[in-house]
Amino acid sequence: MATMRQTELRYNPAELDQKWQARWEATGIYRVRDDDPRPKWYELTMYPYPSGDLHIGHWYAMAPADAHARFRHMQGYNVLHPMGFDAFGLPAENAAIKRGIHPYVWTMSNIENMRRQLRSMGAIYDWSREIVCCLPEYYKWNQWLFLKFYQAGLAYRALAAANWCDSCQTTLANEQVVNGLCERCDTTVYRREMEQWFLRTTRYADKLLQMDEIDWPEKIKTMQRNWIGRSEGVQISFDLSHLGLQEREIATFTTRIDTIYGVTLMVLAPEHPLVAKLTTPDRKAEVEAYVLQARRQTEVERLSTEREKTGVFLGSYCVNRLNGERVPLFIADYALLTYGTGAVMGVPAHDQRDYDFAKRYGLPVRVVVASPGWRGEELAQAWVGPGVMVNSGPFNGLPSDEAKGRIAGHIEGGKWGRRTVSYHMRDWLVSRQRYWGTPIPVIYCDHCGMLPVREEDLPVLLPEDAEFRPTGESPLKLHQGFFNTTCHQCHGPARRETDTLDTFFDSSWYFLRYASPHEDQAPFDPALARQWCPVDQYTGGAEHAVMHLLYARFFTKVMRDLGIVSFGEPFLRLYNQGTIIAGGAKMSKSRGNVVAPDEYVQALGADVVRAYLMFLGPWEQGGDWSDSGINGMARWLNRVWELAQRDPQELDASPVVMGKAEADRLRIPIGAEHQKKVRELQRAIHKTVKRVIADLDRFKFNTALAALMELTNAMARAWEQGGVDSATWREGVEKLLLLLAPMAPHITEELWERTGHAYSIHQQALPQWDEALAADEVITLVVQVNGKVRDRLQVPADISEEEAKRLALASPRVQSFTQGKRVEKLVYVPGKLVSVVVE
RNA sequence: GCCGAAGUGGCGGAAUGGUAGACGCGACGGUCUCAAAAACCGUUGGGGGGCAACUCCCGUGUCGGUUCGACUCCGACCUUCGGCACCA
Repeated sequence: MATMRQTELRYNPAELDQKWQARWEATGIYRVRDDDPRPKWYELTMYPYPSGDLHIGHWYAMAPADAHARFRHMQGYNVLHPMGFDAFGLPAENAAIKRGIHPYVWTMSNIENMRRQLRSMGAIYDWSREIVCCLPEYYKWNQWLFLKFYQAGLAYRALAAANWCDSCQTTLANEQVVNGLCERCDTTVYRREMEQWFLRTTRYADKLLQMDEIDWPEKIKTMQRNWIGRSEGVQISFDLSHLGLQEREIATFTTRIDTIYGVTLMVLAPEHPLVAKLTTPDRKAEVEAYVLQARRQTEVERLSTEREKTGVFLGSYCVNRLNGERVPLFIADYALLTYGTGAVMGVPAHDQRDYDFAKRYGLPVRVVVASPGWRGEELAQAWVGPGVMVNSGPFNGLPSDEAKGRIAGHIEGGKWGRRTVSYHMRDWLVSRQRYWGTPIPVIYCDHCGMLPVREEDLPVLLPEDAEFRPTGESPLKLHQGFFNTTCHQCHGPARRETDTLDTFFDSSWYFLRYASPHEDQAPFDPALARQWCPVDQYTGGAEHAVMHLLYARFFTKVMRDLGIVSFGEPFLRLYNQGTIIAGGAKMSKSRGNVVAPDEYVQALGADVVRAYLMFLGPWEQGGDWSDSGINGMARWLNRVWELAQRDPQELDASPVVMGKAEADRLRIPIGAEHQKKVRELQRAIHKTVKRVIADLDRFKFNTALAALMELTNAMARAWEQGGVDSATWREGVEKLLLLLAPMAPHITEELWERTGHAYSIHQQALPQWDEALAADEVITLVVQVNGKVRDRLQVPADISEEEAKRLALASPRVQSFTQGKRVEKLVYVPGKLVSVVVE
């Protein structure tokens, strides 16, 4: 940045920023009042993790969100646009391990710094509502909510193969595993059998699929739908009674019950609990080797779709009750224990995976759904489409879609299974083996067993001193003062749960806390939550589609069912901004293209940085920062500065306007020239008001700013050409400032004052536009001949169709193309064009 | 592999069936200056014709289609970016 040639501003931006930020704070104009009679508008942007430095990405997310909130404010809403910090999490603890700073100290000093940086943005945040979720006043309510979930049977502890990140030394939720790698550090994730805490998100799968109430980008809704992955099918059991085991059958789930007569193998997940019992002695060694090898595989290896289908025969069989056939039992790692029942009925003819597996192990491929052209030949690949039933006993001849229902009914009648639904989504694993999070409020008593902490004993405080060395277990386990406790039931010795909660737990309900951030009897004041919530407009990055955004919806639905809130969706509208990059590439320290906003704010002022970020391009598509580009914004605000402060009296002295005054005095018709000029400027002003309001409403900051630039260009031209009067000019300046105020709050406040208006511009209503004044009196009528533009005619806006067609055909330029040709068709679009079609 | 979004001047982008390139950056020319910076004014998609006012042709990833008219709608393909990915 130091090397850039930079615009020299006519004003001192740093001074201006400081002056107004202090004034706003002193006069409390952004203090949000609960008793304000205006309609409420809750506009929230995702709160940041306190990394310690507010980078340009934060500015890109927050400055436009602030402008939009300010816009709603000027539209007459009582706006809540709060800010806080997502303050629990690993970086703080890692800093503690690396540099010996306590996570609390590290986090709070980062927050201190970021608060200062955030203030420099000049946003309307009401800092008295700030929330910091690593403070006991906040996390106490995490614990309280956890207990509610527990009592409702929605939080449970279970032994499960959890996702383990060796670098983070903790378990992860499924959503935090991306392609088998840890979402945070890209370390390979392993499966590890552990006792873990889960929230029953699956119980809410169907409710989470209902998205009619929410106005969200289709993309995010689709991602959530895919993540939940609902599929309807049939759970059907195969008979094992001939084996003389305690288990008399084995269940499997299928969405293709129409292919049941084509089952020629059964595949179990290697971890399936029946594997040992179903393995015959002669197959034992091979089976055990395969299970061991499968367990050793990482998620990445196991997820690779290119891999050959491998498996091992268990030596035993189950029986397909529909046709009494013996079906060989296999284990194969393409069967997942966590989906359906952990067992797959293999239909090689109609499932490509089963086909590959059958080919490899020489198993029969039996067609039961005939594709349209099938003549009984062998299949080169699985046929997965619909068709006519064959080789399927009583169902032969039916279309497969119809057979599905019939067969399902038949199975239910025989009590061999039932129609059911499976989901891709799993329960949310919320326990983490780390220190810097909310302690899970549970104790283990030798005598009484596992007990939730009593509500009156909350919060379970994080001990201030702890050994942060990562061991794979929570550092809290090593802290005797924390670990050892007393059972509130039998008063005997007990141990505390030492795992802490996933930080997504915090962000799943934080939006409710802003309604009453200092409430100490409940997570939030119910009346205030009802008043402010749900969030009317949420903004943030799309990367949280299946984590934060799904969890927050889950929480809200649970809280509604528990009677804690009265609505079922946390965020009514969602808007995802894109990502800001620099020089066409993602910003990163290694590339050396990281933009530090503070330097630009210092040199050019917050307004230039804010407005430039909004001007770069459509917010949802992200933008490419350029050092020279920002100068354009500085140059323009500089022009606004100068333009707004011109003395409009000078205009009245111009000859054209003088002529008007003279004409008035002499009571003769006023100067047509003057009238025309005034009308022109008026039209520009009113068109701009209309455009900018429409654009800001839809987050189109780039075109809103472009429209304002056009207005300043028109005003500068009008001034130069003369002929407009001071009143029209003043109207232009006033409306320009009001429309610009949400985006550039400091300079507009200063100019508002300097142009003789009362404090504060941010408490004014948005300007109105007059449709009649915005309307064109003369339009450009485009004339096309055979689709090509051949002439442009200036005509009155209210021209009749006949007149327009007559003028079009009379145009010499048009005639040079229609000469001697027959006009076949004339198309007229009012206010736009005449299209002439000739042979 | 499947799903979704996008592809427009030197660059960021505008226009969602009707004047393609608004607005801005950059570049070039000029004014001011001893000079430079800043500022201001002008030009700026490509090609052809004309001394000139001007005028014609081509042009929105590629190829087709619908239409009087397509950046915009439809079909196929290419590229880029996101998301999902053995889910039975």
